[in-house]
Amino acid sequence: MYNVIMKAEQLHQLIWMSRPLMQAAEACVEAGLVGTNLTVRMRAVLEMLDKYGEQTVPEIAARLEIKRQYVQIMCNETLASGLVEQRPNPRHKRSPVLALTDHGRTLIEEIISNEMKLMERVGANLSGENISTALEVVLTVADRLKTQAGESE
Amino acid sequence: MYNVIMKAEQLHQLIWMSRPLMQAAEACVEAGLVGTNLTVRMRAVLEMLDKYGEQTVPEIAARLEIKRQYVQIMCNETLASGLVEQRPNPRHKRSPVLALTDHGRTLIEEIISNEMKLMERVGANLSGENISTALEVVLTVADRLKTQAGESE
DNA sequence: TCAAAATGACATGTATAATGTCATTATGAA
DNA sequence: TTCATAATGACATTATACATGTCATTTTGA
Repeated sequence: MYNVIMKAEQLHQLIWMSRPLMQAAEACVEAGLVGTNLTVRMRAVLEMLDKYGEQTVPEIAARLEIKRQYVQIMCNETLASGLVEQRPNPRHKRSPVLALTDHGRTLIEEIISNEMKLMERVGANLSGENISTALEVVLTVADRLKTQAGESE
Repeated sequence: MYNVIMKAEQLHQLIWMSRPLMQAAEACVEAGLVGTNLTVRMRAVLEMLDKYGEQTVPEIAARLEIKRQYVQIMCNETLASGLVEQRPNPRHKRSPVLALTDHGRTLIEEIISNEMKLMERVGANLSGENISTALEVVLTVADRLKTQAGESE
C-alpha cells in the first residue's frame, strides 16, 4: 500500500520535472546558437533535414507535430538563411523538397555535435544502466499519459 | 567509447522527451478539470495554497517561478471563483494572504486525489525501483543543464 | 524619519503556436 | 479525360502563457 503511494508520488514528481527540464534544455540549445544566426526554430528545421533527409514542409510539420502553417513560416525563415534550398519534388510538383546546403549541413552537424558533447558532460557520472532505465520509464509514462488523457474522469 | 556515445544519445532522447511528456501531462490535468469551472492556472494557485498553506501573491509567484504580475492575474481570477479568500496579513498590511475556502479545499483535494489515481494507473507495471532511478536521473540532468547552460561554447 | 523596497493595478510586448481562409495546383477515381 | 477532392503555400487573425515596464501607494527597516 505504502509502495503504491510512494510510486505515485515519485511518478508525479518525475512527470512535473518535465517542465523545468525542458526549459533548461531549451536554454542550453539557445546558448549553443549564440554566434550563429540561427533561431531555435530554424535549428529544428535543420535538424529534421539532417536526421531524415530532404522533405517537404508538410512532412516536416508531421514529424514535429506542429501545424503546417507555422512550420511553413519556420521553413521560409530557414530558406532565407541560405542553409537550406528548394529542390524539385518528383512526388508533388508544387511542393518543393527542402534540403540542406553544404553550409547548412556543416553548421547543423557542428551544433549537434556540440550538443552531444554537452550530453556527455551531463551524463558523466550517471551509469548507462540508469540512463537506459530512465529513458524507458519516461517513454512508458509519456505513452500512458497520452492514452489515458481522456479517461481520467 | 561506444558506451559514452550510447549514453549521450539516450540522454539526448530522454531530455527531448520532456516536451511531449509535459504536453501529455498537461492534457491530463486539463481533462481532469472538465466539469469544474477551473482553468489550469487557477488549479495551480489552489495547489500552492493546499500544499504550502495560505500565502501572499508574491510568495506564490516565487514558488511557481513566474513573475508576480502574471500570478496576480491568476490569483485574481481564482479569487473571483470563491474558492479562495483574502485574509488580513499580519506580516504586510497591504498584501493580504490568500487562503482556500472550504469549497476550494474540497475541490482541489479531490482533483489532486484523482490525479494521484491516474499516477497509480500509469505506474502500474513499472517497478518502484525504476521509477526512483528515473526520478533521480532526471533531477540530476535538470540540475546539470541549468548549470551548464552558459558554458556550452 | 526617510530612502528603498514591496505590492497591486494596469498597459504593452513577445514567442510559439493554432485556426481560418483563399487561390492555386495536383491527384486520383470514374 | 474529366472532375471532384485534397494538398499546398500564402496570408490574416486569434490564442495562450507568459515577460516587461510603469505608476501610485504603502510598507519597511536602517
